[in-house]
Amino acid sequence: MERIYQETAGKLKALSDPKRLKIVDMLSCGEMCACVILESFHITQPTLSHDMRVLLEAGLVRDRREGKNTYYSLNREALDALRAVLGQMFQDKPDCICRLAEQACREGKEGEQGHDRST
Amino acid sequence: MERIYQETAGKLKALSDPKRLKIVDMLSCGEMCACVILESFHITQPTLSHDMRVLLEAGLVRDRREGKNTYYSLNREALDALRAVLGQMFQDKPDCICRLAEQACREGKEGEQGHDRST
DNA sequence: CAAACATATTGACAAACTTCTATTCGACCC
DNA sequence: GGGTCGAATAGAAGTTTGTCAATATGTTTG
Repeated sequence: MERIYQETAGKLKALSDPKRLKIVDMLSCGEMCACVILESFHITQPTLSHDMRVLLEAGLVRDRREGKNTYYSLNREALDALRAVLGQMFQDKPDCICRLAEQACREGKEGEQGHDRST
Repeated sequence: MERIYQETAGKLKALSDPKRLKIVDMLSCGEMCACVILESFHITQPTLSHDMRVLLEAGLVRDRREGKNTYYSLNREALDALRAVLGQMFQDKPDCICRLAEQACREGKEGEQGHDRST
């Protein structure tokens, strides 16, 4: 139940950098060589390599070696799934976590024991 | 042009924490008192206060004082807008930034000058 | 094989983030 | 007014992140 927050937060963290967001945008219409991506930024090659690794480890992009070059592309399923999860979290819904919390709170006011204090 | 990455990344960063993501989920069906939110976590009150401020400053939630209590609620427009921006960035589109980059790259191969090296 | 090239890895350092304790602020109640 | 309660702020410690220079790895080419 809590794992979804952990995983989703991890993916959002990978995207929470203007550079990486722009990279995703650049990849959105097809795969691209690292060297081309690099030319769009004022960063060194190791920095780009690090950023690509962050996106890879979050599962948001894929890589493909071809000779000397590395080509990156979006993992569209993962990105769409991420957006779907966010939609779920932002929207009202009958089994919302908040109702459980409110219920626990009411029970707490009466009995004062056993809240679900999971992180 | 680059500002959208900066702003979007900032909002994603606010959401890139499991706690804050869970808080947004909790608020998704209505406003909630800080004291109730606090009961759902193993954190101190100042920590929650800090997290709520992060969400507030990102423009993702609103606050309302009522006597001693503070009630928080989602800024649904901002959250929906965020999701829409992500949709744009994840999807293919004819005026995609990647095409501009590729074009700049091709021109560079021929003339070797004047790339758009904006961050 | 040696040189050149595209990436990845390592190590270092500063900036930013997370979380806590202690304290302050504001509102309510006797 | 003094005490209490909920929340915000300040300050500090520990952790993580972003970035670079230097170096290593792997691939192609002469």
